[in-house]
Amino acid sequence: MTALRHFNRYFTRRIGVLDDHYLGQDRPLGEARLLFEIDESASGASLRELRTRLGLDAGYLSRMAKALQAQGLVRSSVHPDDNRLRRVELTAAGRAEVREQNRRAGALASGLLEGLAPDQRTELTGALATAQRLLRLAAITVTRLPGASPDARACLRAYAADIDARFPEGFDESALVRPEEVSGDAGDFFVAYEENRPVGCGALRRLEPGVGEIRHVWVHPDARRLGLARRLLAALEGEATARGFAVVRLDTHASLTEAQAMYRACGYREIPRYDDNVYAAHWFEKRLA
Amino acid sequence: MTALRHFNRYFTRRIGVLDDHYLGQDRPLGEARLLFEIDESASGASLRELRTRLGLDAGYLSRMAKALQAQGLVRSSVHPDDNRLRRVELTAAGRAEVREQNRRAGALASGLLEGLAPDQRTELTGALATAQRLLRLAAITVTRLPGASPDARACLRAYAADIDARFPEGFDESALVRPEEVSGDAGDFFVAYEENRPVGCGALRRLEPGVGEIRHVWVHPDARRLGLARRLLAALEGEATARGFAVVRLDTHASLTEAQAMYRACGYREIPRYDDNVYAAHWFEKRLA
DNA sequence: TCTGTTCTTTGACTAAAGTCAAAGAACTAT
DNA sequence: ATAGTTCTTTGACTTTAGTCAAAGAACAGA
Repeated sequence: MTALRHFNRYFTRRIGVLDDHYLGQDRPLGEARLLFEIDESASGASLRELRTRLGLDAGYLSRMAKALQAQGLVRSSVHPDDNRLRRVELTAAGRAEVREQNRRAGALASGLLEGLAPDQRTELTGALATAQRLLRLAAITVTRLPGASPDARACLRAYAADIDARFPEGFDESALVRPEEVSGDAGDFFVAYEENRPVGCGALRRLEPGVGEIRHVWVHPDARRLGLARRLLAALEGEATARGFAVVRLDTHASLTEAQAMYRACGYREIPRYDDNVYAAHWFEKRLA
Repeated sequence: MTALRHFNRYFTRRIGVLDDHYLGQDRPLGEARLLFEIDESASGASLRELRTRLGLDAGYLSRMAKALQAQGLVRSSVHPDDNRLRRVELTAAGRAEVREQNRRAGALASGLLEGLAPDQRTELTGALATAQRLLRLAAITVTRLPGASPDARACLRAYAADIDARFPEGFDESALVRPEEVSGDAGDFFVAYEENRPVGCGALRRLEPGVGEIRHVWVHPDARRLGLARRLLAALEGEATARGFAVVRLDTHASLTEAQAMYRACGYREIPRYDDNVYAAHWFEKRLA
């Protein structure tokens, strides 16, 4: 993949370095990055979170946080849930500093693009968005998890809350698969991770001999429009094939029209009702190769 | 231009940083970058060139070069043209080192894209190429220069050598505009710079009252397919308008079919012969707004 | 209540990155 | 020939970035 390398070389030299130096004008880069990272998590972040997110040494981070505090940009307190954890959040001055740096970065960016015609800028924006979308998708890994694992259950809860808000009649969590239905011989559960954070899931369970059912394919709002649902579907279908299922089925709610379109695009065809799921309005089936 | 900033944040965090750490595994980053930069300019670069290209302090660079030399990766000599300048070039070991780092970077890049389907990789490659092309174009500035300035003459010489190799009958430099034809009242000369290096040119001269002639629009091979010729043309036409010309004309050689297509696309229409240029086979004209 | 673990802070380091100024050699322009 | 400029080298710094280990406070589970 030389295109990525060439782009990387060019981009970091042209934009990255410039940007870093510009932003870090009056503040070491490490501190600037930390400041931004604290800003990201609006209501304050624990040092522990920041440490893993930025991949820093504990001692190093502790000192940087102290320095930011000394500059009045950050305020810290013990975490309400766990007195070992230290929670830091931006002060008003800290927020102003982040705003100012954002303003500068914006000015720099528009300066860099001055020479382009409006349609060229649009083209550039589109290309960058496409590249970012695909790079994000490439960074997401899909792994099989026991149905009872905390991340699996957390995904299902998030899924339930999501569709409860979306379905006019709401959604009752009792309609979710039980952990034992998607563990071991009975089925499987897959979770998608983006930088160690669960951003999607999908379940497969045996419906009857030779027939699997796919359920609860869900993607976190932050990770939509990347093509992740298709990846999850592919993983589930691969597992179904490995288990010797000739056919997979699934159902969807009447309101999930995008999902229906995706299933059709992925080779599913609509079939008559095969279950008594009160939330379902459409039933699909796909014959596996 | 927030798209660029968002992309930059994401990209440097995901790829840039990773890459840097990976490449700089057994060698400080500064040295690794210097090594690459020396490799870029195949036949050796002067310290002065490297200093401006990398934006480093003279003392710092001097020491790094010494360190690379001590490691046997680089060999240095005084510059043949100027005994103050020091020229450095890679040794065989240095070239091997660059190759090895490239190999590693390549492995890293393909690892990063493992999760993507082949068509998604193609899409990513295309998006990155588009983005890079537009970013390069945005970084190029077109400035007016006296016709006799060294950069202007250097561009014309490069242009002459270029078409001498391309025209079946060759090209004689005496057919170039003379400096006084494109200076002051008589005309203008524009040079395009990419990172302080001339990468294109174009001349405008008065042909007869109310009529200007555009000549010698040329783009360095390294900067082709970016849309730079159009930029140069736009600059020349803008100047023609400012000078009160109602019409601009130009001629082209029979073999330059791409150039002819570009002129047509930019609003030029073919007209009968208007000069006795022995190299010309097509004549064009554009009425300015 | 005891034990082991997690999280943060501190001290004591090292290596890399970068700055500044002085000085000598080589060039350029007058 | 002279004066001013350019380029590199060297010495003497400072700041950033990062590592490692010890220690204390707080927590989790038996």
